[in-house]
Order: sequence, then C-alpha cells, then structure tokens
Amino acid sequence: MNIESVDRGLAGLNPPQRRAVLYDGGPLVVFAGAGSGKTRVITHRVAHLVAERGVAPWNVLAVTFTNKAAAEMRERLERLVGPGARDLWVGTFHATCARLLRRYAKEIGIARDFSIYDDGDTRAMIKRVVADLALDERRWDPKYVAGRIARAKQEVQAPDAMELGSAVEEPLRSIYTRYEEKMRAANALDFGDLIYRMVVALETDAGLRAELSQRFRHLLVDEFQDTNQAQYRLVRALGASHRQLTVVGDDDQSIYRWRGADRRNLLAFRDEFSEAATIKLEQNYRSTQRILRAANAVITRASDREPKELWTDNPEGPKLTVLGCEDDRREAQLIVHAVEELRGAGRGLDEIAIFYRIHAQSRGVEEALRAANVPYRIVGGMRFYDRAEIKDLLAYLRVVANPADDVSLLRILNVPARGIGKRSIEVLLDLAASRGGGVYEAIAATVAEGGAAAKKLAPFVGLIEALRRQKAEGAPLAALGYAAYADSGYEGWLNEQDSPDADARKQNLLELLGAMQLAQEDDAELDLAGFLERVTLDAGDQAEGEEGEKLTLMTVHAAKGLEFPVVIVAGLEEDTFPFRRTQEPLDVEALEEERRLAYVALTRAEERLLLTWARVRRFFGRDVRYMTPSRFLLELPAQDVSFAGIAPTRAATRPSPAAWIEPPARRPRAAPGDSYVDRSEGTDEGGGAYVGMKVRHGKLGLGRIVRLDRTSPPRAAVDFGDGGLRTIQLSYLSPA
DNA sequence: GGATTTTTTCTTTTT
DNA sequence: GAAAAAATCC
Repeated sequence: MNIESVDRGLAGLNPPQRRAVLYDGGPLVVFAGAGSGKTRVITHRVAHLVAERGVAPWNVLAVTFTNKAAAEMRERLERLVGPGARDLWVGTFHATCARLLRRYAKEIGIARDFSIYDDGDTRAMIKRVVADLALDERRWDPKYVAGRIARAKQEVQAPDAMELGSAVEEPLRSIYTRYEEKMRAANALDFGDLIYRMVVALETDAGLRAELSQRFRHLLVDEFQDTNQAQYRLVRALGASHRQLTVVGDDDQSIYRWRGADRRNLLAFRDEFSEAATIKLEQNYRSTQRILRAANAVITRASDREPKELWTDNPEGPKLTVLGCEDDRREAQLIVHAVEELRGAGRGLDEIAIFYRIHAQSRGVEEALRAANVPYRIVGGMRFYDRAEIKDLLAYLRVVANPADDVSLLRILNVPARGIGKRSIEVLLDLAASRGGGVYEAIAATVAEGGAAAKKLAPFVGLIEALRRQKAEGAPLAALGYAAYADSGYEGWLNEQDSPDADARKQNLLELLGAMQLAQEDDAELDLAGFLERVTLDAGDQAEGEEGEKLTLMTVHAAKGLEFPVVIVAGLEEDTFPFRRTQEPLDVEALEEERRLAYVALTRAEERLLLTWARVRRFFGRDVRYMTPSRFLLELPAQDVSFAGIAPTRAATRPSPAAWIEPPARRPRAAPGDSYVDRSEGTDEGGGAYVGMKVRHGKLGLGRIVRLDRTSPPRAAVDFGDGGLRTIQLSYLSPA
C-alpha cells in the first residue's frame, strides 16, 4: 500500500487534486478514476476546511459506504487534523443515520432504544408475517420478499406506494404493510429503514431539516456512484440549502446496482446542482502501464460511461499472467505455488491479495493454503457476528436492551432448551396477538397467572428481569454479557456437550465478551444499545487471530478502495466472472456491472496481476461443470499478457445451450415406481429421462420435465403445475 | 417436548 | 460440503 510521505499540506498534490481540495464555490463533483488519489483529496479537503477556513469539525459530515472506508478516512484525518478529528462526523450512511435517528428519536417519533435488524432477523420477521397472513411461504419466499421490501425502501416507497410488477404481486403490499406494523411494535429498524426513515423525517419536517443543514455545513460523499435513491435524497435534503456539497465518484466503479445504487445519480446531481463545478482526476498513481492498459481494455467496452482517460507515469511493468487450469483444485494449488514463488522472490504476504467473485470460491483456495502452511486472513465471508452462538448471546442482550424485540426473544426463548416447545410458543404468539402486545408481555402475563405454563416460563422472566436490573444499575458491558452467558444456562449447556464444536463455540463467546470489554475501554460512553448497533452495522472481519504477515482473501466487492502490489484474481470463467445465476440469462445491465467489477479487480493491482481460470469447476462439493474462459480474459491486450497452462481461446467455448439439453431419445424403460438413477451412482447421465416426460416427486407430486441439465448428478427442471417450476435431481424423481 | 439422524437445498456481491 | 429443514427416535 502507498506510503504517504507528503500527506501534510498541499505539496504532494497534482493540480486537479489541489483544485478539488481548495475549491470554494458551492457544490463540487469530483470524477476520480481508480488510483487517482481520491481518498487523499477528500481527507485533505476536510483538513483544509478545518485548518484554513475555520470550519468547526462538528460541522463537517463525510459519508462513505463501507466501514472499512470510514475507518481509513478517520485514521487519515486524525493524522492530518489532529485530535480535533474526533469531532468530525465520519461514517457510513447507515451508521450516520442510526446515530441521528437515536439523537432525534423524539422529533422523528421513534423510541431511542430501537433494535437494528440484520438480514437474518428481517427474514425471520417476514416469515412470521407471511404465516400470519396465511400466505404460502414457497410463493412468498422470505428472502425474496425481504429483497422487494428493501428495494421499496431504497426508492423511498411506503407500502401503499410500493411498485408492483402486476396484480398478482398484490400480497407483497399486504406483507410490507404488516411487516412495518410488526417492526414498529418490536421497536426495530432494518437496514433500509435507517436511511428511509431519516429521509422521510428530513423531507417532512422543515424544522429538523433546517437544524441538520445547520449542523452539517459541509457535506462530503464518497463513492457517490453507489448511492441509491434514498441516499441521494438524504444528501439533497441535508445540503440543498447551503449547497456546500462535495460528491466524489467514478461511474466506472459502480458495482452496487443490485443494492439499488444508480450510477446516474452522479449525473443527476450535476443537473440538480447546476452551478456545480466538475473536476476530473485522471492520473493514476497506483498501477503499471500494462495493468492500466489491461483495465482500460475491459472498461472501454462498457457502454454509456462518462468519457475519461486514465493515464500513469508509472513504469511499464511486467506482463500480466493468465493461467488456465484443468480444474478448480489445480487452480488453487497453482495459486499457492505462485504465492510461494513470490515469497521466494522477496514479497511479503501482506503485499499479495487473492480476489474471487463469490465467497464460496474461497474454500478451495483456503484448503490449498492450509496444506501449504501459508497464513491468510479472509475479509468478509462467514462473519464472526453471524455465528449462531454469537447471535444467540447478542439476542439475549437485545431483549435486555429492547423489551419489545420479539425476533430476538423468540430466538432465545428456548435456547438452551427450557422445555418451551413449538406448542407453547404458538400459544404465546396467539396470546400476544389477542392482547395486542409483544411476546414478552404475553410471557409475563402467563407467569403472573400461574399454572403449568408459568412454571417453565418463570425462570426465563426472572433471568431477563435480573439482567435488566443489572443494566439499570450501570453494570459494565462485559459483565452484562457474562451474566447473560452464564445465568441463561448457555455456558452450562455448552459445557455438557463436551465436543470440539462446543469448545469452539465457547471460545467464540469468550471472544465476544472480550470484544465487549475492549469496546467499552475504548469508549467509556458506549452503552448497550450502542454496542449492539455497532456489531450489527459493522459485522467486522472474522476475529483476528494471532498477528503476523498474512495473505488476504476477499471478494472483489470487498476489495474496492484497496490496493496491493500483487493481485491474483481467481475463477475468470464465463458464469463465474462474469457471474450468472444458473438458468438465468445474463441481462445487459448485469453484464455491464460485471464488467465494471472486473475493472475494479484489475485496478487494485500495483505491479503484478495473475488471472486464473479453470476448465472444470465443482459445485456444492459434487456437481461438475465445464467452464470456458471469461470474456474479460479474451479482451485483454495481447502484448501485455503472457499465457500459461490451458490457452483461453474462444474455441474452448462451451457447447451451445441446445447441446446441454438431452435429446428426447429413448423412451422410458423403467416401470413406474422405479428410480431413474441408482442413488449410489452420481455419474449416470440421466437414464431414460426425456423432455416432456411425466414424473413423480415424493413431495411435489406429478409433473412434467421441461428441461434436462447434464450436470453431475443430472437434474431436470420439472413443471409441477400449481407447485411451480422446480429444478430437481433426477434421483428424486420416478416415472409416472 | 426434545434430541438425533436424514434429507434437502443452497451460492452473488453488503449495510 | 455445510447449513437448514424435515423426519425419526427417545
């Protein structure tokens, strides 16, 4: 990573960078190409405002998208501005809004101690809503519904304004409505709410708008091409009056369309703030000529981009390497070989990063690295705070902090087991519904009434009450956490199990308690709600083990904003990168985003770039699929690339989709009731199945095959009529 | 009611 | 190949 030797003052800045730092005339748009010193411009601009123009630090708000970016910005600002940097408002959109929502809870009309629901909690809530409304969970899959509600919030659409594809989607609106009611009852906000609620509050309450515009006299937004509608409106509401707005972005690096981001916001901003000045940063300080040419070759094929030409004074550098491998295991091995070679040549492990398109690709590489004893760390992925035991303990704490938090309550009510089973929970839910209150109140009422049910519930109520008392008495965070861990019986439960798995869980929980203690030592003001907010909004990297030089593994998305001397990008195959969901066509917009993502990947590299692909890839540990090289590989400038292993030619192209479909050749030879495939044999190509054949599935009943997939094991898409179209392994089907 | 075994599904990308 | 869901056993 670059060392900033001349970070102080303006000496280290080139003319456009300097203009961006010093600009003093209202709204400013900075188009900042990859590696053009964007963060440096933002931090220097903030420092300039505070040090030279006499702006108070607490009047400056700088917004980023990721916690990583926010942390880096804060760190650099502390170096530039000194202790005053502590009073700057620097944070992600979500964290900033959460902070404001708590501070202005009263004005906005929410309770200050709200819980923040992550995707899992949100889905659990939607599941309950779908059940409440007696809708079919298969049709209204909580994950899908959550996506739709999230999108509505990104577009600032209340339930009655929700956009629907057609009338058959009408239930979505009911689900959304009911969901909002239940969230309010649970005193909970989801990720989308944090922005959405803040926007609505600002747009409807002129007083609040005036106050916050006054507070944030200068507003800077990083990665503006990744803003969605709600975030755009938030920025507008805060900045429209004083117009001291600086937005920085690069339409070529817009990679969050799926999260509602609209890269046209960058252009929309220029229209709306028509007096805005535009400054383009086009000199790249990061990469070699070759790397930049390769990246440019990929991005110039994108359509509809703001014209710009990235250039560099850096040396030509070595050629890129493209490595074709037989299969994914070999790919992982060869990557590890390359890493060891680089190490032998004097590279530190912290100078090397491996990127992949999806997290699932990490496993293979991890195995090879472990086998070779190469230390590594993974950014993102299965996060520490996603582990079941961690979420359990946090759920206890959330119930303590927010009595109305039903989702957390239901999570832990019977964990560890207290004899409160499905039936009892149903009764409690009914009781809560009929009393019109929360589940906890229903439990308390049941206990007060006495009787058989009360016997099992009373200790639980006692536990929660005791914890609440400790919290009210000002117990330190870690003490509260330990009390929840020990007194809930969780500790004893794990002790009983005496398995390696239980030991690992104990270890994780102790780590969480340690983290609580550290967090409070760091910030004495931090209360329980604040801690819970932090762990929800900043899932953090997996717990850092022992220190030391480590190789970094992450998705390309996680890599945005970072740079490494050596970058290895794995899995450059069609359908892997560019990614395509099985059976879904890759639409033009999605492909464009994959292209920008590839551009992001390539532009992370300073000196060396190794791109790998595998001809065969295994999925789900079993499926085998034949891959073809990514189109992005084929687009690289030949003079800048050296090829190793299997050559990536178009000739290696996959058989056309038609060839994938088994021709309707043989008639079924099996008698009804037989299975087509011996279930111990995963290699059978599909026996006598053919398109159009009638089949029976144990659960789904009768259906007709509409497509055969020559995967291993073979699968078929089967139309079950009312049951819908499903893709199922042939081994689960029998002739009908 | 709860624990244990088996079956089934699941893979973008993140706050 | 792991996590979630379902089925089965105690």
